[in-house]
Amino acid sequence: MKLLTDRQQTVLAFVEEFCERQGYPPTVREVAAAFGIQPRAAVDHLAALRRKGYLHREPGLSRGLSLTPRSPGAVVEVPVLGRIAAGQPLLASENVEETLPLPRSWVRGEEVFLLKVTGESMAPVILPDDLVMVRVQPRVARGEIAVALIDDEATLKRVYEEAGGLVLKGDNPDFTPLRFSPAEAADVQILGKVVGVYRNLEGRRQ
Amino acid sequence: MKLLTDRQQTVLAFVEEFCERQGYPPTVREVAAAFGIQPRAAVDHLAALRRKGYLHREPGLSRGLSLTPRSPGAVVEVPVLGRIAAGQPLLASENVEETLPLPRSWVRGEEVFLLKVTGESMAPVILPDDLVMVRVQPRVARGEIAVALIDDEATLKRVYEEAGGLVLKGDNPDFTPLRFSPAEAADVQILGKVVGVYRNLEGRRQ
DNA sequence: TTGACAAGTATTCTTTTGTATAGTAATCAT
DNA sequence: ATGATTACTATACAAAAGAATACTTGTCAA
Repeated sequence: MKLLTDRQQTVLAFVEEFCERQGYPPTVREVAAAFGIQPRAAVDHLAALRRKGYLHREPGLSRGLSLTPRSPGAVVEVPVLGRIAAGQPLLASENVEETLPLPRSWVRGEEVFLLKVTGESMAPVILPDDLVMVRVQPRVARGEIAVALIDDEATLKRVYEEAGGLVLKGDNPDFTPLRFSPAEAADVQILGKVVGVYRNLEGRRQ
Repeated sequence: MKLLTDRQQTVLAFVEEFCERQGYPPTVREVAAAFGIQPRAAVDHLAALRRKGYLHREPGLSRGLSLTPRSPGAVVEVPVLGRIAAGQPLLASENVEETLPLPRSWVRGEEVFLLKVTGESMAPVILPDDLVMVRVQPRVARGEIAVALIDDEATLKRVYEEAGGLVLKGDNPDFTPLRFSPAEAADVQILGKVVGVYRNLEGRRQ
């Protein structure tokens, strides 16, 4: 992003504060009035801010400007799934226990959910009580961690699709890999890819 | 807050989604167009939503409506610290690169910050590029992971205070523990305790 | 010294937009 | 059965707001 002049900086600050306080963006005339200048001059400032990438304007629309999302502010409500009821839509309200507001930059993808980890099979990368962020997708690359639905139970495993069938392997050597023949593999449904882990370290024997 | 009718609920959902996507609220006419109804009818809906407390309208102003924040205070802006400049207050703006909105339930404590991990010394629990959440406190229990400031550099280590001095030990066996005599220990400052880890698993060789 | 950019004034024009009037029809509780 | 609320149509109007034209002044870099 290009650098702003002092004047442009104060105009941007005004727009940001206005949005924050009013819940809607200012009009060209409100910007002008705030600085005691003519509407035309305010248009120039907004055009400069747009040109430099700090906001977006919808031509012709009143208050049709939106700030380009800076780091703070934008949160996405991500559903936390408990027991996954197979058969029905994954993100149906029956599955959703609660939602957590997470920064948009952490949420990679359209359909995303959080899952509370129960087993030890992915230790030490993923431990019980961790929250994993899962992006819904029907297939994952070889060796990536996925949420698989086997017999109505969601499990975290690394996925290896091979000629001989499907292998689901945990990182924990205490767990033996699950092998499925091509015929059996139909019973295994990949729900999505694990794209993030959050671990609360407090109140945990470390 | 009073209950909404089905129709009012869908209108509110539209307004919320519009604000989310556009960055500015819709006009009365845009609401009307979205439902194929006349502007007057949209006015009625917005009036109902206002009356029931779901939004605020500024009479006469185009796009002069703002949603009443539904879950107020659900998120806390947590500062992300880059290089830590010793000597000055920890959360001074010089240190803060950006802030991230995190759910309040994750933020345990008053003074909390996030730190991007650089070294491998805490592997495999904490890896480079992880974000750790640190609660500011001058002392930690034996064996807990802390952020220590040694020679103006922030490092993550498990802390063992012993009669013979202070020991800072990483989980990674490739790193030799740092030992400080009681005299030397004065140069080591505990900034806080690591209370959480967030790891983005995407775009990372797993 | 010339052109690009910033930061303005003054005025005008045209859309966009909120709101009003005057109705209709259905539901629901008193 | 009556008023209150919901949910609309159709048309109209005045204010709000964006954008345009035509300028001026100052700074800065090539």
